[in-house]
Amino acid sequence: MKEINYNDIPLFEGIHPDNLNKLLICINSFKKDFEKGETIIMEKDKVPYIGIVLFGNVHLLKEDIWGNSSLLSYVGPGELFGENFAVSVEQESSVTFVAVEKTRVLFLAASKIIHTCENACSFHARIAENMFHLLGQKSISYMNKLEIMSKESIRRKLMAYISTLAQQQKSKYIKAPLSRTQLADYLSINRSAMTRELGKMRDEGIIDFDRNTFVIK
Amino acid sequence: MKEINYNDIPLFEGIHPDNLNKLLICINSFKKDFEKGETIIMEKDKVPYIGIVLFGNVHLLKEDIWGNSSLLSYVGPGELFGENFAVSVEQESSVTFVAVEKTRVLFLAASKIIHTCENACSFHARIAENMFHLLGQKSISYMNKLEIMSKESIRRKLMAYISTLAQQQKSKYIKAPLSRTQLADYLSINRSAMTRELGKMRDEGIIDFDRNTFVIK
DNA sequence: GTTGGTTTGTTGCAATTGCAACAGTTTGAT
DNA sequence: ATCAAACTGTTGCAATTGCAACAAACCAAC
Repeated sequence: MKEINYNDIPLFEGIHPDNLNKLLICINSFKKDFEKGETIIMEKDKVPYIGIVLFGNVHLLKEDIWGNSSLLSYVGPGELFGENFAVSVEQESSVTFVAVEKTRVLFLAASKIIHTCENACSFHARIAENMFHLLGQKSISYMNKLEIMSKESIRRKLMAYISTLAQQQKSKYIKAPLSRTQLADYLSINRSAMTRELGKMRDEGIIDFDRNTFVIK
Repeated sequence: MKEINYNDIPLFEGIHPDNLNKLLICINSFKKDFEKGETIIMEKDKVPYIGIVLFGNVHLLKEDIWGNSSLLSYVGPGELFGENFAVSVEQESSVTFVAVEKTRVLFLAASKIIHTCENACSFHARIAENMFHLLGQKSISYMNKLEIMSKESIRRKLMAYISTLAQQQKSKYIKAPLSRTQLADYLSINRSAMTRELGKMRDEGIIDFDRNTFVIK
């Protein structure tokens, strides 16, 4: 597995590669590897660090008292996770973060980002600004999922989800980053009912799909 | 209607009242009143300003192409709205903000908060820090709603929602800030099915309620 | 290649939920 | 005080969805 190029990490946008090493030391960063299925952060854990996925994938899970676990969100290379807990006053996680495959994470001390640096390094202001942007975007992406989840039927949830993917990816061929089981989990719908509905939608000529690739017609 | 005390606005926490006036001018703030039902920000509008509710209430609505409108979130006195759009790079709103009653809003220029002040006023750092906290919290509150929405039945959605309220309010008597119709809208469930389920839950002795006040037993 | 475990597709049946229509209640404006 | 409009509760019926159980396909490890 290969790490994402640091220039392609949105949090570091606008920061010259030459300064990046200095910055990474300044904000107490460190890397850690996780095996497939390993828990990165447990519910109730304190989260003083922001995580950036360098390679692999992370799922945010929430388990309720009846043992039903649901997939709230997923995070891929270059993206942040745990930021919202790390920048809050109460830094206790309300969800569990799990590596769904072999994953490498870069951790950064949140306090070093939200408080202005003692040395007042110039790139510090830039990373704080980037952080604002990303926090806003993360909120918006949750609103987006709320919109999907508020659809009244399985069909409309699927359409809303696939449409969102289509917007992100440019191609006519939309590749879902989740397996069927995971997708059902993500949309909080019954897996077999979902398969049934997907079949109907294909029969009616609304969509087509092969494995994890979808096409809207 | 009376405005919330500025000392009770989380964004201004830790800022001495004497400095507040100076700050409010520095960050280009202005007030605006809205009548009941009036739209504050429309979908697709640019959102360069962060809104703070001084009195009244604001609902975040999302309408889809079939005309189904759903209530994503609500914002009361002292709370922010539009921050996530305002601090993002692309500042276009994806939802509509509506005053549900007579409402006064204090608007602040987001750019003045996320960029460090030219005058480098000391309280500027503090408001930026507060902003980080609040952005994190907002994200967490959306995750919270996602958790509620991912429940598989009306009953569990209601229980999850009422439990959330119970955590916020300390009292045994939980007052819902939404009417029945609004609540059904907020949880994306059928209103009459919700009423039916609430009745069943009362019959079974799980909860009790009178109008908008609930008690979990 | 073989094997065991996981994922996916299929289908009948039961249960929940949405829908529609209507009656009773509350609210707000004049 | 009166009236209209919006909100809330009720109920029968239809439709969607969840559930369970099983078969088929796929994957990974040896």
